[in-house]
Amino acid sequence: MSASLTFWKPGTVGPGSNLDRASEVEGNIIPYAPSHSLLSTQGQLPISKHREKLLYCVEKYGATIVVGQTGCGKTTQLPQYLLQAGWADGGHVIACTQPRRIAATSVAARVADEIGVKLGDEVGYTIRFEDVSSKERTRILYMTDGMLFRETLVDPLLSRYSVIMVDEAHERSVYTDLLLGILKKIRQKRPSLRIVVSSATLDATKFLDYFSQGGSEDDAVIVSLEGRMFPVEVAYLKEPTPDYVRKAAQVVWDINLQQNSGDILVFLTGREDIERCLEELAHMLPTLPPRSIRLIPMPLHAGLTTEEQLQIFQPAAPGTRKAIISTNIAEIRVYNPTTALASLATVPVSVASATQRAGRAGRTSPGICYRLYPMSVFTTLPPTTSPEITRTDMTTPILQLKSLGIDDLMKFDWVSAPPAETVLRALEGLLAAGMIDEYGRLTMIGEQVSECPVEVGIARMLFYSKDHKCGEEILTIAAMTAVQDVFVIPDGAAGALAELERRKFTAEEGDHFTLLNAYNAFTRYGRSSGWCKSHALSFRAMSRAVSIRSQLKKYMQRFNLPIESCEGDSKRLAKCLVSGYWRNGARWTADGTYRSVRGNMVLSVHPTSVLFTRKPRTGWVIFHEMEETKKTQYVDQNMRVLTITNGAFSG
DNA sequence: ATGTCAAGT
Repeated sequence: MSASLTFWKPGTVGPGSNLDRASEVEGNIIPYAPSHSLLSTQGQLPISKHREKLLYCVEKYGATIVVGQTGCGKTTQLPQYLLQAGWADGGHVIACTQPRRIAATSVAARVADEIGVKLGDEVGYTIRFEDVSSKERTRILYMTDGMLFRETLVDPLLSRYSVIMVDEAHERSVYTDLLLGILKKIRQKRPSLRIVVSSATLDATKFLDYFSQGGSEDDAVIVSLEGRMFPVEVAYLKEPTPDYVRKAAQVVWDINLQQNSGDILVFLTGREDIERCLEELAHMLPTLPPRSIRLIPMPLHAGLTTEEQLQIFQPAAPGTRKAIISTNIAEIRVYNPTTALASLATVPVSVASATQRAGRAGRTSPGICYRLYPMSVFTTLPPTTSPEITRTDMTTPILQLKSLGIDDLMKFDWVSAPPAETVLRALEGLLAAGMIDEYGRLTMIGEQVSECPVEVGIARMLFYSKDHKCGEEILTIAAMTAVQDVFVIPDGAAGALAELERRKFTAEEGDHFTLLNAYNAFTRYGRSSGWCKSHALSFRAMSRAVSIRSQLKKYMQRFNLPIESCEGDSKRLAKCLVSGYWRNGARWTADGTYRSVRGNMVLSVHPTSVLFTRKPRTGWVIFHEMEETKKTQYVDQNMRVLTITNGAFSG
């Protein structure tokens, strides 16, 4: 059924003119997969053929590694098979963890629907701030992996679970890795626990080796489910492109002109590229020939509201075609343990995720994948993306591991170990903060802080608010620092107006006080979204801050920390802030930059900080975080940009 | 005189 693909003949306008085909095909033009198949998990479920094999393996092996494409049905079906096979008998629970909240909730809803039960009864989900499950009735529980990891602090053997399925393990999020490490340990003490590790890529042997190591032959097995259902043709550029965003727009345009049906899904590295790609397409749209399919470009990234994100699932109207311009994780956070500096780096896609993405075009019909680089580049790509645990700050996770009784971190059986320097840096920080003693043992405050779902410094600040009698305000500041993008400042003329609104909250003392003002005003004016809109605030961010604040308040009450107001005494508040940020001090210099107290690094204030246009009265500031940015139009390349607040280093 | 962003508790 395939095709001579006329648009690829030399000399024609379009992707064909500069594309190399990976495979020759014959017949008519291959139709594109409709968008629901690109983005959702509907369609046939090849997993059903493997039902008996899977159940046999879970029964016999401690860890079953399941390899199958996203959408093959493992996430929704396997827990149901386990339920039918009796794994939830005797009050036991089958857990399925996801790296993202949206996945945990949407999958739970679908499975409840399939079984025909009310969500929250036999089938439920648990994510932060939302527990839609029943302690007595829930048999299949979907949850974020971070949530289950946290549960180990309360129940170290996770005794209510009979089977734990760690889904999307190939993504290697920090919590997935930590959870796998803990699960292996739990199995030594509780061999009846069964582990299912689900991976969409072939690097699953890594998990097999991990769970086989140090055990008997019955410890781990791989079950491979059927691969992609329809052929996906892969096309490459003949020459590398100097501007891949523009190229992406051109290819989208050419596909629209030359293909009769189906939607288009594009992966770019970040929000900025998405905006630019949409602009390019907007310029081209008026030149669309009459009677051709109407192209509807749609952005997709985490900065959108949930409603906006859900819109992409709506089928395109007749005569139209969606082009979804989406982010991926090509832009990853890297962390330098020597300088404790995090920055965002654009890295090449890995072979594993490029393969997985191509598979998305073949869910319900044959499809085509256009790679915007030459085939020769593909062979040089790294096989997989490095696990997050190898490139992130580990202070909080290590405190949590300590709390679980895992003291010797060098000997901990990591799936992938964090760099030794990262571990040392974390231990050093915990020691300085008084969370561990010189022997590496948890202190009393360390034990309590390990339970708090905020960064160590922020938690420390909450505990010290008792001494400064300002728990009320510190609670708010702690919650506000945990949400991002509080102020909404658009580009252009609207931005200038928004800037004026923001100034109404601005406090001379710095960003933390400004955030406090914004929060207090938000609650004073009835927590309305309309009020936020007219005051340049994000209603979503503010509402989240309210949730986080009430959660943190419960922790403070549990630890008998008083929630008193400082009654407008900003000095007291500033002193308390320093107790959390005492390691993040910087000194003003005459050229307008700062020098960090630790490391004497050159720092610049981020333009979103209220201190961007101010000189600190005392010459000293504390700051929330420092991060290396891409924009280096500063005096020299070593300049750091940071979010900063004027603290109380007056001394 | 100027602006990083995938995800989680």
